[in-house]
Amino acid sequence: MPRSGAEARSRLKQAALELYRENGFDKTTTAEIAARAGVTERTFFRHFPDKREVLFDGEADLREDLAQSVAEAPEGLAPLEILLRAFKNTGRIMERNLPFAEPRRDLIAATPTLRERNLAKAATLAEALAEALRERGVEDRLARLAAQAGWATFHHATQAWISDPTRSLDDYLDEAFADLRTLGAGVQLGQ
Amino acid sequence: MPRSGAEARSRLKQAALELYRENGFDKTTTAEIAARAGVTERTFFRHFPDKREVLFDGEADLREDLAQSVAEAPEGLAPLEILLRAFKNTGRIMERNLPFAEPRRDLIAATPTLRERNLAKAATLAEALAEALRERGVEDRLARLAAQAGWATFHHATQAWISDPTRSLDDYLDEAFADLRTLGAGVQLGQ
DNA sequence: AATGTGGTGTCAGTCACTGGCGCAACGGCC
DNA sequence: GGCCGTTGCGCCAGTGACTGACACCACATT
Repeated sequence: MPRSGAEARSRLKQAALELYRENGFDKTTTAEIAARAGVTERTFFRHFPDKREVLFDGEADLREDLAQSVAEAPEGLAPLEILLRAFKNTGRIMERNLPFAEPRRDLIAATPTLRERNLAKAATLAEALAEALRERGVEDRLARLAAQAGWATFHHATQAWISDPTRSLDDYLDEAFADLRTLGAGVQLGQ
Repeated sequence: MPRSGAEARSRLKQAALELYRENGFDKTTTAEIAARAGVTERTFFRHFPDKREVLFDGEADLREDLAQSVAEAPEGLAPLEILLRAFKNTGRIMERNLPFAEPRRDLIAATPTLRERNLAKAATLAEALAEALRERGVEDRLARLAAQAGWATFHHATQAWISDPTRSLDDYLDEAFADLRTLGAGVQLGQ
């Protein structure tokens, strides 16, 4: 039916999200998704390695985008400032598929197995950020810590933004990172 | 065959770990595990909700133990000091099953799906720690940050200890937390 | 026209996991 | 002693995620 393959892939994503929302993730079969997309179940698995991955399709692109942003940041910035810049840059990508983001977020929050996958993606993403920081000369453990804390903060900001997109994502990012900095002071014990 | 149920459960854990090591996680079936343990496949699933969970059996106990340790810590300590104390306390539990820990660690590192589950466990554990800190009056986001950083540090220490158990776990913990404190200074940008 | 390539349909198969039923071993309780 | 509720288990039948192999068709290259 479709010629390019990209069309089928896109229809599969659409159909999957719809069905997951209508009936829940566990109660929708891959056969149903394929049927709604007008292809065979086998074709579904040619495009996505498993049932969950449909919801995490952009992740690899996002990761590369962020890593490149970190690499291209100007000299002399502190690690967290570098990350904040990178997040603001690639935030534009997210703004394009906001309508996709909200149901996706709720779905992940409601489905344990999707939360697991989400955590895994977050981990590889943080690892990529840490690697990018390391290549700029940031010391290993500092890079890891900054990447983890930075990603967690980014995640927090995007979640808030998805819930109330009237304010800009950049606003949420600035706010969240400001919080992170003041928290950084408190972490220094022993006080 | 067994009367108590606890025996079968224990044999299942043993058999699973052995087979996972011998043939890899993906290439061992639940039927094989059950057979080696002298029970039916069905019984395997009566004891464990899925194939992965066999390797994470102690986690709930560990979580409750840690939460209680946090709750019982003396007044006037900084969050990370509370956590360090808690980790040292429940570290005794780990010292009991060191021989179980090393193959388990390698297996998880080598198997993506087990890494996912491991991350999920870490997340719920960190969440439990954060909740325990909150109940002591620690502010919400500080509690979350401390719990995440603290758990990551604990994890790091245990991994190192498993690799070289000649030094005590407490030593590794002291060292790792000292690093975390000095890093805490660096996180405070913007320098 | 011949040839190659990428996306797909079809079919058969494995394996994780679930529900339901019946049985047998225990532990109280009279 | 006999009665009975509970618990752990075997057995069977079924669903659904995922895989490998093969054939087909549309399209581009030459």
